[in-house]
Amino acid sequence: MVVLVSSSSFNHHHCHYHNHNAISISTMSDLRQYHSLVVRLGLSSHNPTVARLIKFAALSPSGDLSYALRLFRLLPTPDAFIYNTLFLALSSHPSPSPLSLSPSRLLSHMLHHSVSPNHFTFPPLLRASSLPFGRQLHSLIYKLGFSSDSFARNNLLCMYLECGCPYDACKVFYASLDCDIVAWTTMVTGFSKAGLIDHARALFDTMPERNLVSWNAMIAGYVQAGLFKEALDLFDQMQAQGIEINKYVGASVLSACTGLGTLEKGEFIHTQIQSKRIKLDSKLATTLIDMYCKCGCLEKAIEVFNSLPAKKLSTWNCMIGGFAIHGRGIDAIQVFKNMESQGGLPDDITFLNVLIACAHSRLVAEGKHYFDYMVQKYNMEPKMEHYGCMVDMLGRAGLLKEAKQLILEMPMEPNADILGALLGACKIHGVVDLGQEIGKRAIELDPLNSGRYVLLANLFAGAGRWDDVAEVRKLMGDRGVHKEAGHSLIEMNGVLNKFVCGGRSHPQGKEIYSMLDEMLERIKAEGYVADAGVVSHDLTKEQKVEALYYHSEKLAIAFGLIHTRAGDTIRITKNLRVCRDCHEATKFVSRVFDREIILRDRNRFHHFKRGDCSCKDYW
DNA sequence: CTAGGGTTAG
Repeated sequence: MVVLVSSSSFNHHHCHYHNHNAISISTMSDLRQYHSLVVRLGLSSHNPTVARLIKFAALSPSGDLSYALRLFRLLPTPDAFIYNTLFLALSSHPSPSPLSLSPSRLLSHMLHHSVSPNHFTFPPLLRASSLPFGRQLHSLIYKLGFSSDSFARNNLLCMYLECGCPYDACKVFYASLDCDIVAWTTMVTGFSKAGLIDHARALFDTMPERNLVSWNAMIAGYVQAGLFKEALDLFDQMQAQGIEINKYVGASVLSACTGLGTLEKGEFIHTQIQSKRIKLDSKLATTLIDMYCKCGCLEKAIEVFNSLPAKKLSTWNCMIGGFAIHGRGIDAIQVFKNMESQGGLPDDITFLNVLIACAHSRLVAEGKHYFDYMVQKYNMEPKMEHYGCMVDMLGRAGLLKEAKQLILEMPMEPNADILGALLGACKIHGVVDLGQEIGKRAIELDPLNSGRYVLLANLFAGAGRWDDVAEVRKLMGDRGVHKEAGHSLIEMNGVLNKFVCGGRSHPQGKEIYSMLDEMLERIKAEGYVADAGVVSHDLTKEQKVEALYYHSEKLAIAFGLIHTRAGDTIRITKNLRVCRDCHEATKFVSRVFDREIILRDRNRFHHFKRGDCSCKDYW
């Protein structure tokens, strides 16, 4: 809502209007009415009057920017305020603007008509600019004497950082001796986004002062870089300094917990949010729900989800995705149906998550239904990702011919991800010929992705084709591609413990290995047999079994057993997919030691209980 | 008028 306040001259010359010194505009229809009044009163060239109309039309969510531009064009001598209003509107307009007026043309117009920019002019202009023009603005700022204006300078930093020129931002930043906290924080954020996380941290450590935004910039930077542990450590440091959490920091730290699967820490943050009475807006709520989903506590995710009075698209998507990765396909579909019945409009991610849910729960008919449904009902064009998910779903269900057929019928060239999905299916079902053909194509399309080499090598290994295994490994080596190192994380009493295959560095290493021995003895007594087939190195059988016994998840489970009692839950996060042997062993452990073991692997959750896994061995 | 948080297969 905009209040149209008549100026003193306005009142003086138009006495019949004198009693209406404040007129409100809240719709475009109001605005049109007042515009015609303004015209009738002969004020269509009166800048202060028209400026208010332009401001509403240009900036109100219910405004109309093209109407604002028409008003502007009718003005013989627009002033700086009016230009600035339009710069602001143009900068917040989605670019490329459908309007015929670009910010640079408007600026030329301004200068050509000898209207001097003021300190409100450059910030919005810079926000809207990309490089060639941004540099022109830079020199204009210096020429017109705005170089020490913090708003102009800070937006200049933003502009260079967003244009991918951190070096130019640095030049401006280090040339100024009086940078404020916003400038410092902008640089921290910019360095993080440019992948220069260590530079960001160095700046953060030398900042003359910090506020919550600065702390959050650095914490969020770590999260963005996948350095979740560093994010949590920094957050702890922040709290140790007595600085209280707000919703932004809360969201960033929750994301870090999500990345690591640290439920305890996530719950701690949730508690802080509650005790500080921080309102769960849709973003924070979604982050929180995502944390609970990905830390293995679906019930709490559902609880938060149900407590929300209104759900936004991303919240629905998050909950559907949560059910999907826990293998609860039917529930995911039910959430989708609830969303529709409440008038929610799905997007491509909604359908992707529904398809993932179907793929993980062997709901092939349902998956096909929703794949058609998104086209029929919502007129959406399935993207590469949707095809990939369908290929995965069909392939995993053993429908390899159908999966291959779908790839042939796709309207786009299949990318490495699609072929990788089919390769994965070939690996599961031991289809070597097709797998070999597809795998080679996938590798050529994306030669730096180690996963495809490993899948193909494992496929050959399963068939005993050791020469082919060696060839794939040689190719990997020649290209300098390395298999990602597997690790498992387990949080215990606020401490995050990390295990790597065969690792010996844990302070409780001795106890852990002795528990591991006991664990293996007891599950062997119950019928567990090591499945050496999953180790594709051409080792002796004994060596393979050794390698298996020390997989990181087995170490993590042994550690978990030491620190829990019968009936407790053990939560583990693994960075790669769990292997068949560990999956089998964990089933035994859950029964023999009476623990519920919730294992998050790269793709999904496995809930082990009383000797069974929630995935029903379908993964 | 400048810096900060959400969903995405294999």
